[in-house]
Amino acid sequence: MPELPEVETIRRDLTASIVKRQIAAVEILSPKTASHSAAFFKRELVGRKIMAVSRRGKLLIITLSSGKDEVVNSEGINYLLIHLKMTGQLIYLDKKNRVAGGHSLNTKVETEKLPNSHTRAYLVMDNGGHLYFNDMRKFGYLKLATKKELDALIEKNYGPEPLTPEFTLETFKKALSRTNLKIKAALLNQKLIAGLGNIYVDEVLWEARIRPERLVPSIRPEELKKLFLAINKIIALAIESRGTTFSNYVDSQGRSGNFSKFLKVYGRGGEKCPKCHNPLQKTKIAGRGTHYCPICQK
DNA sequence: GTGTTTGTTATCAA
DNA sequence: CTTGATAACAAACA
Repeated sequence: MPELPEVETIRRDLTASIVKRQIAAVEILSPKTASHSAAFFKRELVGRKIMAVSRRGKLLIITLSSGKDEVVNSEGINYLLIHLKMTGQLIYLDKKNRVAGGHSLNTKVETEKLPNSHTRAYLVMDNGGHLYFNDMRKFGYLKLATKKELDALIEKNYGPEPLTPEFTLETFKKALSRTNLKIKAALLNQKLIAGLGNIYVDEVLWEARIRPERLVPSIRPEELKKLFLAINKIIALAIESRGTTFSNYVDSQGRSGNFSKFLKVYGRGGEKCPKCHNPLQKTKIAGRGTHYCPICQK
């Protein structure tokens, strides 16, 4: 389940591996995964350069040059947007590792067998590197977009972005000020706060000692502050650890994230709370598996 | 065959 | 009109 820290890890790695490279070929293996036809993808992408890899929430944004030159034209398709949803993976193999099968890496993916049965599309770069988009459940997508479309999409769907200057205690409080949702549902809502998913919401609420079923208006200002600090702390720590692998996530080199061993509650229903040693509960809130400590969290 | 997993959106009710 | 609750999607696993 790639959330903000996992997508950020991939973004950073891809910045090193594909920025300033030219796209030599495009293959769309699963048409449903792509916003346009395979022919349109090839026509638009082949020959362009990757200018930047950025991110908004869980959305990966690849900025394209207008042609071979390092120019971003303001008209036409300027972006390749990639959303990994639940089981999406982006695996980059340079020419050497493709031939060697990636054996030198501590990899969870059998890179010598790429593309595999879950590969939905891939890009070939001018240096022989291949970027594979794998997605077992086919929820993820590749979308070509103009600047106008991207701006509208972000405006419509994404609230403040953690770890940026816009994410202050004030903007956090403001985002939550007009909702009566349960706090778990509110934190999962990308329009209120961008980037958190089921794992980090449970972790953040445990850290802030707040029960997931609490209604947002019932949360006191000092609790909101603890929650704000918990979001910043846990997201930063998870990025440092290159994300969490619970079932499916791997980084662009096919490796697991290291934050899994720091999870306090997610996936630990029935185990002891690390703080008070009473059993952790597992329930369903907002339609999602929810893990919390009934003693520590009020 | 049944239930469970989740990011996001569609659908419906209030 | 808005807000919120829930179903649906897809595919694999226990």
